Amino acid sequence: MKASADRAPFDRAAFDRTVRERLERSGRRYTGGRRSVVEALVESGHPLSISDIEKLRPGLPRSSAYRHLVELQQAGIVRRLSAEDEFSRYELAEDLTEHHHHLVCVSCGRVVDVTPPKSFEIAVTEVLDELATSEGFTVQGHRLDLLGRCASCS
Amino acid sequence: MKASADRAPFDRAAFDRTVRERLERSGRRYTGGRRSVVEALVESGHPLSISDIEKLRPGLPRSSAYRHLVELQQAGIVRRLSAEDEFSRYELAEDLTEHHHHLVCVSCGRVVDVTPPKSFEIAVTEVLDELATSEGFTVQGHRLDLLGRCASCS
DNA sequence: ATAGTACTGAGACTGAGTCTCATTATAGTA
DNA sequence: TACTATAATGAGACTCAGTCTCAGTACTAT
Repeated sequence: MKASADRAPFDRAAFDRTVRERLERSGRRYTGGRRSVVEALVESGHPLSISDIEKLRPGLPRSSAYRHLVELQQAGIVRRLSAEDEFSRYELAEDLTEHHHHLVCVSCGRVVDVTPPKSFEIAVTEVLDELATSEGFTVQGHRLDLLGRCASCS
Repeated sequence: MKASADRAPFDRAAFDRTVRERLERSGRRYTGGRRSVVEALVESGHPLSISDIEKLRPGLPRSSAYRHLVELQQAGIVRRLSAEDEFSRYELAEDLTEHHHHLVCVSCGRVVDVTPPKSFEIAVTEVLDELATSEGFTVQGHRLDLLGRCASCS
């Protein structure tokens, strides 16, 4: 049940290559600004709000940060998720990290990653795919968030 | 697997009583404006965005609608959820309806309810509670959304 | 070098959501 | 029925996360 039990060590060079490839495939360069945003996400290891990113990258203008986040989403490198508060959070795309879910603190909005066992995911996926297709939906993925209070807000 | 297989018929009077009680417990009256919002949610049976509510209740001013939604949330009658787009959706609180999850269309933002079998929920809850408590979280509930494309956006 | 194109920062702009305030409705009391 | 205190409401100003525009800068290729 430990999140990192059998995770491969993080290969920075391979990661960089993938990011560059995806950007170039969408007609973009892997520039300093974009790298700055991506690395902030890698370093923190948590979904970040725009103000988190501003704190981690004080030099980067707000408009550039937002623009990069949009571009990175379009290139399939970043995805946006929504907490209980009004602020969007951004994290690395699912296939660049381990598949995981979120603990969302309803009090402070903090989001923490957790990884359930593989067998759990398989069971979930089976049941849900069936439900969705019966409604005419084509499933691309799922998100499973636990809402509650984090240790410091309890 | 059918969503409504063993659901009790909707008892409007009992529902109204509960809503009134919860409002009064939070020091509020069950007035026309609040009723209007609650009934829009009941009638549609789906999570609604603010513009959905405006369409269903053309006379109701925007500021009143928002105010009522906040009050109804505080009274535990409504909860806010977030789709993939920038618009919040509002639905009746979990315990006023059947426990359910969402199919979220990543293209048009539409949200549809689905209800997995009870056994599924139990299995999910067990695994997740364990994960959360190991991180110091106190779990209050979970949300499980399927992301994909609805029939009309495929 | 030069041209064409992508990238960037600065700041104006948009619009969902909030707040304020003056007015209106309601409940309670006599 | 009149009176008072309190809650509810509509109108519109305001806030601020997120988007858009534009002029200037950096790449890339030839």
